Amino acid sequence: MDIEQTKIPQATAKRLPLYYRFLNNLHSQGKMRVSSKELSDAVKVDSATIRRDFSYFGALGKKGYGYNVEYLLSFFRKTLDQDETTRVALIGVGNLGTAFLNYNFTKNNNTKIEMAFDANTDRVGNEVGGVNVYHIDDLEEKLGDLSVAILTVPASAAQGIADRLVEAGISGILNFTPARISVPSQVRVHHIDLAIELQALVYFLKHYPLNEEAPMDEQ
Amino acid sequence: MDIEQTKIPQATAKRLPLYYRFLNNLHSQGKMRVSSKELSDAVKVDSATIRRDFSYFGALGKKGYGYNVEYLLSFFRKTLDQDETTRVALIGVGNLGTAFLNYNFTKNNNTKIEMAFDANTDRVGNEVGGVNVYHIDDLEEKLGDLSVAILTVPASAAQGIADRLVEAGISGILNFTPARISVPSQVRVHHIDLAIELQALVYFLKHYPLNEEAPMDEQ
DNA sequence: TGGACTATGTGAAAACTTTAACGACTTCCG
DNA sequence: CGGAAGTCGTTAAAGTTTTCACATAGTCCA
Repeated sequence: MDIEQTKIPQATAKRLPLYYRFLNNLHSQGKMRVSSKELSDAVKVDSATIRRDFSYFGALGKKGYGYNVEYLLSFFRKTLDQDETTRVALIGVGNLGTAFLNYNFTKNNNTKIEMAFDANTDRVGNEVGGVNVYHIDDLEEKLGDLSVAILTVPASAAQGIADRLVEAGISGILNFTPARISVPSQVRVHHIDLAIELQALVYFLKHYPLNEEAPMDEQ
Repeated sequence: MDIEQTKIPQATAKRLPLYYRFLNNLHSQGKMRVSSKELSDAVKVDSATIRRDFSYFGALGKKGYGYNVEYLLSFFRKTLDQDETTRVALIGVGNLGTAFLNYNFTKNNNTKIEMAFDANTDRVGNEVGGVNVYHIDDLEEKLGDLSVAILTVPASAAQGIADRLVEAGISGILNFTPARISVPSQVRVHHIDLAIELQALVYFLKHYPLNEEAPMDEQ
């Protein structure tokens, strides 16, 4: 399962879902082939980078032709483990949490939010975006073998909940709170901090040239 | 204004808001000094990286002592242009948009959402998180000299709105839609794609070692 | 079928980022 | 006051990512 794949650079791995989604679009539009140049225009990643990224998986294209959409897609589906849906829990059904619950992840991603938790009893028992909301007190009881959690609680609650999630056996946390949580080294945390993203954008605008050569930044 | 600053690496620039926020916390806790090691533990960035980051701005610390919180903070305030509030518009008052409007950016960030727009007449005329919601048809009329926009509309509307924003003179867009929008080169776009973040996390969990040596990845 | 065209895959270089290591200077305790 | 401990700022090395540039091999039209 992990043969070869460990060698794929992180930067590449982060772009895979992007490629995957765009290929999906092409496929549903009935497009049969695509070149690295076309992909580049669509996802705003240099075409050489795309070719390099793909090449980590072997020779997926054909010279003078490009890539076969169907083939590439089925290859990526396997690689991204799209066949096996990853079950996810969401903690904190505020505005941001609700946005997530209403986002149809399963459509393209084979990632499904299975359950949600909240401390507010008004929200408990409801169904949001087709997902049941349980009380946070029942976290350990309900969580089962879910391995990924999305954390959309207030910052002050983040570390406490994270500790409980770790204790309950979670292995990945997508942390949307400004708190930088501490977890054992075998648990992976990705931070997405909305305020920082906004501030960083503003900083770049003020301090980096706005012209032709403005450094690209995606992600 | 731009003297020297242009040389600061992008990777460093992205961490500045993080440092800034933590220093703010320290300051309000009455802490007078802090070392790169303490900062490192808190924000989960290697201490050598922190010292290197700071050093781009000159010698801000003192050997054998660390950094003076107040001084560092006032320095960053200037550097991050915290003194001058950046005025922002938000387009699309759905769940995600609402989450933003309720997030008190101004508190730490001197970034303020001044107005919001939506196509849904039920939302127009309301006030969300203290921000007036206008109809999207009035975008050009109301926008004034705002230079940054947060895009939280459905993906299908993203490019059209982006075109209008560019036309209206916006210079930076924080794009939360899955659509990769095209803009002239003098406009800066940062993409934040929730589905991709989740998928990337799942990919890393499955393909990268979960032990001591798991590659760190923040933001 | 032949030849112009197209677009991949990759070696090599460049660019960027992180990390290790340590000299130099401060602090602080006894 | 003197020496141990602490911590910065930075040089140099290692690691990662992007980009260039082109040989190679397949396409496709006449």
